[in-house]
Formats: sequence, C-alpha cells, structure tokens
Amino acid sequence: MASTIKDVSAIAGVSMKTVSRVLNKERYVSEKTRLRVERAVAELNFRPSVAARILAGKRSYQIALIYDNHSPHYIHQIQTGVWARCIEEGVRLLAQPSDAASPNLAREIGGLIDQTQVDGVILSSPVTDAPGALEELEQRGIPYVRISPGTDYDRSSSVSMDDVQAADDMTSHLIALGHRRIGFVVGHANHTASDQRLFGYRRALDKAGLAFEPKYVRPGAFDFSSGEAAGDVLLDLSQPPTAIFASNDDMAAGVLTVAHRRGMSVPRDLSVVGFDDTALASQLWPPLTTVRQPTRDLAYAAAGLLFDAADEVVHRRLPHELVLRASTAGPRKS
Amino acid sequence: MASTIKDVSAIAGVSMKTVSRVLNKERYVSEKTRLRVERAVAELNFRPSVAARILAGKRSYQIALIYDNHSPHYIHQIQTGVWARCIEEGVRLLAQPSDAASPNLAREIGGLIDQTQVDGVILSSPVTDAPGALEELEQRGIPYVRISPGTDYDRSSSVSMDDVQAADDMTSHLIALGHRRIGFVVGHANHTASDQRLFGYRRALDKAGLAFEPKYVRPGAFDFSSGEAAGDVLLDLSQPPTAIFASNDDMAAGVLTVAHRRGMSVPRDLSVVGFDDTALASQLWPPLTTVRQPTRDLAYAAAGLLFDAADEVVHRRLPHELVLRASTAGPRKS
DNA sequence: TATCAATATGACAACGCTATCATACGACGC
DNA sequence: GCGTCGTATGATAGCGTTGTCATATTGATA
Repeated sequence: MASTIKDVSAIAGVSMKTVSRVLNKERYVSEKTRLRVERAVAELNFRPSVAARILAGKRSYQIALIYDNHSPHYIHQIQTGVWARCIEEGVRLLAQPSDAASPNLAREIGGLIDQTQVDGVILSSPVTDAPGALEELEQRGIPYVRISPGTDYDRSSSVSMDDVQAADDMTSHLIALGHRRIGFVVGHANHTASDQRLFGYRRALDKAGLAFEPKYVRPGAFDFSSGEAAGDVLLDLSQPPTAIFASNDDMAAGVLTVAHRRGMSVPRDLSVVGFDDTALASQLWPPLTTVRQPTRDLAYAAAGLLFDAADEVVHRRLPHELVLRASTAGPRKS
Repeated sequence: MASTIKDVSAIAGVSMKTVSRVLNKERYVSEKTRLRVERAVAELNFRPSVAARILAGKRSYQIALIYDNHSPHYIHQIQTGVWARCIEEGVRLLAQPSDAASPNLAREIGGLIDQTQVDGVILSSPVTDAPGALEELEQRGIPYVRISPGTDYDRSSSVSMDDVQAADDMTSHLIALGHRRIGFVVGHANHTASDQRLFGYRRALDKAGLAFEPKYVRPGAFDFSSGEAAGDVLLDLSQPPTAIFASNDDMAAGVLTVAHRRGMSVPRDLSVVGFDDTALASQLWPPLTTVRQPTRDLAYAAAGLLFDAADEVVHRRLPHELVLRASTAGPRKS
C-alpha cells in the first residue's frame, strides 16, 4: 500500500540515495533534481518510514516528553506547547506518563530509549528532580531539557519561571491591599516549586517588616481536599488570617469552598488567591486572583532549546503575571 | 551501548531466532531454553528495538490515539485509560491531537500510519464522526475502535455510554424534585452527544407530560463562556426556569457564575446541573449535581476491544451514574 | 522397525532507509 | 595539459529484528 523510497526514485529517475538527500535537505543536490524528486514525493504522497530511518540512521525524529501526574490542565498545557514546537520541526512526540517517585523510573526511561531511540527528552517537574532519571540520560548521552527544575540547576538546559518572585509579588499585593495576617498553603512536598513559593511568601513579609508566623502556614498537596483541610485549620484560629494564599488554584478552590461553607463572603470577609491560572481559576466564584504561570510557553520553549542548542547549557526564564480578579479586596475593618 | 538480540543469543548459546521466539512468546520453545534466554535478557537488561521490529515484522507494537480538543480533563481521562490498557499489553501509545473539522484530517492520519505503521487506532469523539478519517483507516485495513461515536454506529467496534438515557435520568430527577420550568444548554454542534443529550431531555419532559418549550433551550459550545451567555438569556426570561441543565460541567460552571453574579442562591433560587463529573464539578460552590461519565473506563475498554476482538464488530456500553451534590433542590415556593 | 506428526531449533533473506565510499563532471590555477 | 578542488550522483553494505524454510529430535502409531 504505502510507497517506499524506491518507488520515488524510480519515478524521479534518480537513485535512492539522491531521494534520501532531498528528504534530509543535504547539500549537493542540484535544483533540477530536487524539484523532480519533490514532485515524485508529492505524486505518491510518500512518507518515509520512521522505523527504517531509525534503524539506518543516527536520528529517530522522535523526542519523548516525560511527566508525572500533575493536574490535567497542567499536563495538557505542557503537551500542547511541546507538540506545537515538534510540529514545526517535523518531529514526532512520545508522551510518557511516569511516576517521579518510583524506584524504577530510571529503568523505565532506559527502556524507553532503547526501544524508541528518541533523539532527546523533555522532563517536566517533578520528574526534573529525580536523580536516577538524569543519570540515566547522561550515561546514554541523550540530550534533555527540563521544565521548571528545582535542583541541579546547572546540570542541563532548562526553562522556568521565577516562582520565588511570583510568590513575593502576590504576597506583596495582598500586603498592599492592607492585609497583615496572611495564611499560606504550601504545595506538594515532592515539588521544589513548593519551597520556592513559600520562600517568596516569607521574603515579601520580611520586606514589609511583618513577622513570619508558622501558625499561618499549613501543608498541602496541590489538590482540592488538602486546600479544604488547610482552610479549615486556618479559619479556626482565634486570630484567623484575612487573606489566604494557596500555592495553586486547586487548593485555592478548596479554601474558597470552606469559606462558602462557613457562610463567609469572599472577598469581603476573606481574600483568597491561587497560583497557576488554570481554567478553574476563572470558573470559580468569585473568579480567582492568581499568578499566571506561562506553562504552554515554557513547554514550547523547552522543545525549542532541545532542537536548537544541542550542546551548551542554556536557561530560559519566562515572565509570570499577576491576574487580578474578584477574590481579593482589602481586609474588613473589624 | 544498548544490547541487541545478537548479544542475548551469544550469552544464552542459542540462535537469534530462538531469542525472538521467546520474546514473542511463540510456541515450540522448551522450558529449559526459555529460562536460559530469559536469564540472558535480564542480565543485559535487553529491550528489543521497536524500529527493527516494525521493519522486519508485521506488527509495530504501537497504537495511536487520535483526539480533538476537548477539555483537558476529558483528554486526560481518555489518555490515562488507554494508556493503562496499553501497559498491560506491552504496547506503545502514540497520542495524537488533531482537528476533527480539518479537511486535511484524513491525509494526516494516512501520514501517521505510513510513518509509524501503527497496528491500530483509537478515535475519540468527535474525530469518531469525521467521515474522511474512517475511510482512510478502512482503505488501509487498519483496525480501529471508536469512543462515543455518534454516526455510522455499525461501521466499527465502539464503546459508549447512553447519553440519551443519562440526560433523561437527570431531567427526570429535576422533575421529581418538583421543577416544571427546566432550562437546557445544548453542547457543541460538532458533537453528536449534544443532540443525544438534548433528545434525552425532551424524552423526559414528554414522559412527564410537560410541554417542550424552545425558549428554554439555548445553544452552547461546551465551554464556560457559552454557559454564561446561555444562563444570562435564560434568567432574563419573564418566566425564568427554576432549574438549568447544562450539557457539560464547564457550561454549568458558567451558569453558576451568572447566578452568583445576580445574587441568586443556588440551589434555593435555582438548581443547576451539569454532565461529565469532571474535577471541576466537585470544586465549584455549591458542588455540582452531574452525570458521571465513565470516561477513563470507556477509554480502557476501547483499547481492550482493539486488542481482543480484532475482526468482529463489538459494541460495549458502560453505565453512567447520577452524582447528587448540593446544587439541586426543589423549586422555591413562589 | 518404519512412518508420521508434533516439537524444537537454526540459517538466511528481507524490511526501508541512511552511511560510507566510489565515481564523474566541470572549473580553476599553474 | 595536468593535478586539484568543489559539486553532484550512484552502488552497496549494513541497522536489529521477524518471516520463511529447512532440519533435527522426540514420541506415538502402524
């Protein structure tokens, strides 16, 4: 059914190798020949077999994206961004869910590479910080780029946003609104971003001369129910916070639900802010003030780094943005 | 670096072909030989090259999942379900975003097949109903399974839920609560599920002896803002509905936002229900009564059909479930 | 014992492409 | 006119598997 390079060469009246040259845009092909070949390719609607290319050549025209279970929204943004760049490059993308905490992670990645011979790998957080994974890739000499890595910053190229600064900005915004007691819900312990956001929160308090009070900081796990739990504890305090900063939107939704359940009005009785600007943020009531994380663009840029700067280590930092919606206001005079 | 079948055969002291037999679980290999080969495979941590297998054999050990831009949540469920089944089968999954409305869809699918030689394809709605795509697959004799197809029911194996019955159930539930004026927000015109859910709504009204009133039905597009728009129109009616049934959760969130914005209390002043039971549904305030669509299970079952029943056309219907949360109550006495 | 089917293994070609090397042609400088 | 270089093309050998066919061994049956 499908045509091969041989068919093309027969129609174009040249050798297989010349067709191969045209396909790979190699030098030393005359204009005239190239046109003849291209016409034959179009006529047969010929697509080179990826399998044969991999076997014969050094490149596989495939890269892998390895991610762990974030929110569907996050994964989707990451996939879409990487995908877009791959299309431009004519490279196939293998999307690979994984478990960053699994002891088999390195073996699985090794297997993936042996099986598919991918040309490069993109790791998204938190797989970015699994030591075994990085080692495996380096041992095999597979180029890789990390999206929002938390550790070993200089070990590979990466793209990221400034989580510390973003959390600082958001906290400062709440302080500027007049809040003095600001609750904070930390993210999942696996993710370095969690620490960074917490650090940004503390830095902003510091700069404003406000004391850091451990009782206003609650652990969370980036999911709705941990946001609910943290919100309940914070609002049960004798001196409850007038604003709560959750490290992501899902947890902010949990806080919001707790507030509603208690009959509190947001933002009159309590300001709530999140982080990420997922679809959820604008669909909640009230719409959530949050930090827009440029996830899709990060992913696009990561793929770009993989294709362009093969050798040198490059870091690209993309700007974040405060998205002010209706879930924040000044604290109520009490 | 990576070892080949030759290395394995040398260590095990058998021919390449025998190693191949063990790998593919073919008959006629003695227990003793199998063990020797398996030990050699483990020792070298050997993984067969997918590329070589494709080239030499008839199978590629890869299937493709083709989807169009639904909600990230939906895609994620679909991917996860298919993925899980593929792992069990030792088959690699190529996830392929696409545009169901594109005139190039068939060409793109053809290219995908030529390039990757996938063994089978899973189509998720609404790509399920793109005539060109089906034709292309049939012409090439590639087995395919559809998830929630809307047309040409007998053309291929498929998995689906009963959208008509589910919408009927939900509408009947609202009627049982005492509602008589029930608004309905239709889904995206591309999706056959949209029509089916509308039909189920009408059927339930019919059964209850309630008149169908076109003014209570508004178009939508499965996204938040179309839900908002529809909600606004419905609530502006001189005799506004006491309950609104949105064809998916995103649109229901839009309706909820409109209600909040108008200072209405849900469910006291208005009942709102959705469809799908996405993560969003339980994170909204109030938590949304909705239909649980078994998306992940549908996807898992679809992959199962692809692997098991290669030839015959099989349809699997999975049960839905009404999820009753806090967004519904009886209408207010007025 | 001869015959046959079932079981068990191996030799070798083939899959569709790229890498390597060889070859041919003109243009150029001396 | 001859070597040399840059350009343009082709012949052929793999890449790592599986398919095909051949062959050997066993046990059951005639």
